[in-house]
Amino acid sequence: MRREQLLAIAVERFAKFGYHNTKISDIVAQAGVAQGTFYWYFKSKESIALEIIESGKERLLQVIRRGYRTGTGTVQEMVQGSQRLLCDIFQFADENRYFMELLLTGRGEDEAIRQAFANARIEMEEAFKRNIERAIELGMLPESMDLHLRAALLMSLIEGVVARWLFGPVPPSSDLARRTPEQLAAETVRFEFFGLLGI
Amino acid sequence: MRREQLLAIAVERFAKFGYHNTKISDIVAQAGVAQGTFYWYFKSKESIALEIIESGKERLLQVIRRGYRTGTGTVQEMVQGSQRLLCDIFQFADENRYFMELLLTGRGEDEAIRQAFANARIEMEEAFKRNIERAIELGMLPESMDLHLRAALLMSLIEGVVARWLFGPVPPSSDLARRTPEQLAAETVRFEFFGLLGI
Amino acid sequence: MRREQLLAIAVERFAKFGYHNTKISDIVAQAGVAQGTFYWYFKSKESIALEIIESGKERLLQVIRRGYRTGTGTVQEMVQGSQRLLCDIFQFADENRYFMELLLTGRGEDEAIRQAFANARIEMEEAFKRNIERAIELGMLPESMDLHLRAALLMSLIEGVVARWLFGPVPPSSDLARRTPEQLAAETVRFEFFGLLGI
Amino acid sequence: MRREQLLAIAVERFAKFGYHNTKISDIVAQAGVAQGTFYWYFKSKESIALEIIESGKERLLQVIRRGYRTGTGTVQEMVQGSQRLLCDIFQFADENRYFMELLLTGRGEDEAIRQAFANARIEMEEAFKRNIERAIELGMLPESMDLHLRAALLMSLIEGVVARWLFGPVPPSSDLARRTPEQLAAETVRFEFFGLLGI
DNA sequence: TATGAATGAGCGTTCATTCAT
DNA sequence: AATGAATGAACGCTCATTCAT
Repeated sequence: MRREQLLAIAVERFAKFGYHNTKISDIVAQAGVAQGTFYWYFKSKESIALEIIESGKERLLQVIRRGYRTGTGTVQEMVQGSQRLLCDIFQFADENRYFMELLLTGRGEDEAIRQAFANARIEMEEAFKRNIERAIELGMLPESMDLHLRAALLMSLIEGVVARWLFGPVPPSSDLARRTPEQLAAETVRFEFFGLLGI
Repeated sequence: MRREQLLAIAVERFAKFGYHNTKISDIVAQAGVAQGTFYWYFKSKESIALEIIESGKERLLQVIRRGYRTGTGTVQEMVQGSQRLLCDIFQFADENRYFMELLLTGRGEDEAIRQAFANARIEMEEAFKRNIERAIELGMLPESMDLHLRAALLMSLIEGVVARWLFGPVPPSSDLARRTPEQLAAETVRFEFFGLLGI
Repeated sequence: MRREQLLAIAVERFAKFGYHNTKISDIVAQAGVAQGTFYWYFKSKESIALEIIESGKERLLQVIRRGYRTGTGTVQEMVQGSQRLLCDIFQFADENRYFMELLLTGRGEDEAIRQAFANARIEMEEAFKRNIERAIELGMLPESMDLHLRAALLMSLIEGVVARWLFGPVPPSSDLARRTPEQLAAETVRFEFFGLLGI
Repeated sequence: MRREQLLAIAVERFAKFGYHNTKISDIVAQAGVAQGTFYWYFKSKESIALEIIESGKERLLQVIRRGYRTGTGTVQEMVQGSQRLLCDIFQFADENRYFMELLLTGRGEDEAIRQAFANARIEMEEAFKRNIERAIELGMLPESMDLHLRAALLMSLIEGVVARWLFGPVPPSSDLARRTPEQLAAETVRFEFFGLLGI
């Protein structure tokens, strides 16, 4: 209980204010416990950050690994599968927005933490790459483009959309923030498959 | 001279190690001057960071504002124009990689600095939005998709590609880092206009 | 049982690592009990240290007070008596090496503990003084040297020898550590009575 | 100046109260400077302690290395030489009493510091061993006793005498503290060469 | 007897900033 | 323009001790 409470407060503050601007004293004050209590549950400030990243990464990877979940191979099905996957990811992001904020914007921290973040994003990208690979095997996607690049572009799209949707910065006139996960997935997947020129 | 030297060292270290992990004492040591000298040229650590962001932003916006640089309105020309623009951006990124690293990964800093970063990215996105708007007016792009979202997706693509291309993290097997700006622009623009399904 | 176990662990760790470098949490961890249990048996960290010193001092004083154990007064007997006493002390030191280490090297601690150590050593020295006094009365030793100084020199000899024999530091080439208590006593007593010039 | 001032305060407090009971805040308060000033001159608390030990050790070794300073080889000269050496050492101890107190009683500290102390004492003992060796070569001392042990006994004598003379603990009735270095040297050397039985 | 979570004062250290020169 | 010694608030962390169970 206490442990979970401290974890939750830490994710939130790390995401909102950054790692270095989050003091242990802030965390324990918000939890209403003494400074020492933190160190009963966690070895150090770094270790709690690492734990947050690791566990969030695992949960997010589970979502991605479900893949396109489509049987036969029409483009139609491919698009639907991708849309469902994106929707799942957006939902996860919505439910774990502090973690996602950390993951997508968390840089400039200590070396070990940078590493953990970089690692989490690499693993995500590779999970996507495997999905695309499988889609190519099933004949659902053409082989014409470099696999790595495709995965990179896909990740970029998702990272950018999630970041803008949930944490800004968005241009003042944008109503991106008001989209539902479903809407967002539909629009993103349209761009993903058909590009700026649309259908 | 001294001023520029200090600025250059600061961008580099902010980008490499992050704002909080860069001490004034590191900067002056690398420049070979005394601690106090820093404060003759800059008001504070924050102010040098702000200056770096502001000036980098202006230079980058100039690149973007040149726009698609196309006269008539065939799709062919649209694609070529976009490719040229992306290529310019990638070249700028390559020549200003410390600034770009800062811009794309610099988060978790003090509030004023976050704001400056957020602002820079919003202005970039709006510059893109104006480009797209003009392309729609010229009939080069369909009106079918939300303007804001299109700009957001485009920015996401660019940010993601530049970040992976220049600073990693990239999956170990990826050869993204070895692309020339031209190659990268060609591949990105293909995705931009035609999506995952290709031509 | 528990009490004795905790005492034994404490002497060992105090001797090995010093008072301040021994945490209550180390002691209880090694004993396999909870932190709070310590405070059921001892009032505080200081009190367990004091108890260790006090009880060790009493046992050591018993050994010293047995004295030279000689009846008549030949020099021969005097030497033998002294040798036996030293041997007893060395054996005690060997069997209580953690306590001896504490006694001989334990400094830099809190005031009350310093006091207890100082006290123990003073009492030891006075026990020796009484032995020498009795030897003088019996005509076994000349009166020519200051009594206090003789006791001090004797104590110094014993402290130094025991410290080097059991806990080092010894110069690398020295084989002091391999002596038996008997050998050590013989050699020390020779120096004690006849000095560097030997017989 | 500041550096020397801080060093002097540190030796004194380390000797009087022990390493762990000396806070940086105590040192700087006594020097009348801010906490941070300490770190302008020294890397850490440990490093100042190490520097104190190292420099004191060197100065003391210089005294010991002057050796017996005797030419020909009568016992008389040997005794006189030894007495002069002891006298020098006692004078050094008197003039550097805080350092000597540290050296003779400083234990229970952090590992690096323990090591430095142990090392200093080993080097001292070896300096004495070389002196004895030379005396044997010159035929001034019999070969009958183990060299290492003789050096150890000599060191023990000196350590014990200095410790009692300058910092106690001494039995209340002892007037040891009032001896001059010369007196102390004379009495110690008598014991050193002729033992408890005197001449 | 025994537990172990909780406490909180206090420590060593860092570093942006100031200022007399 | 430049120095570099000095500042001091603030941080992460430690650990002897307490106390409800």
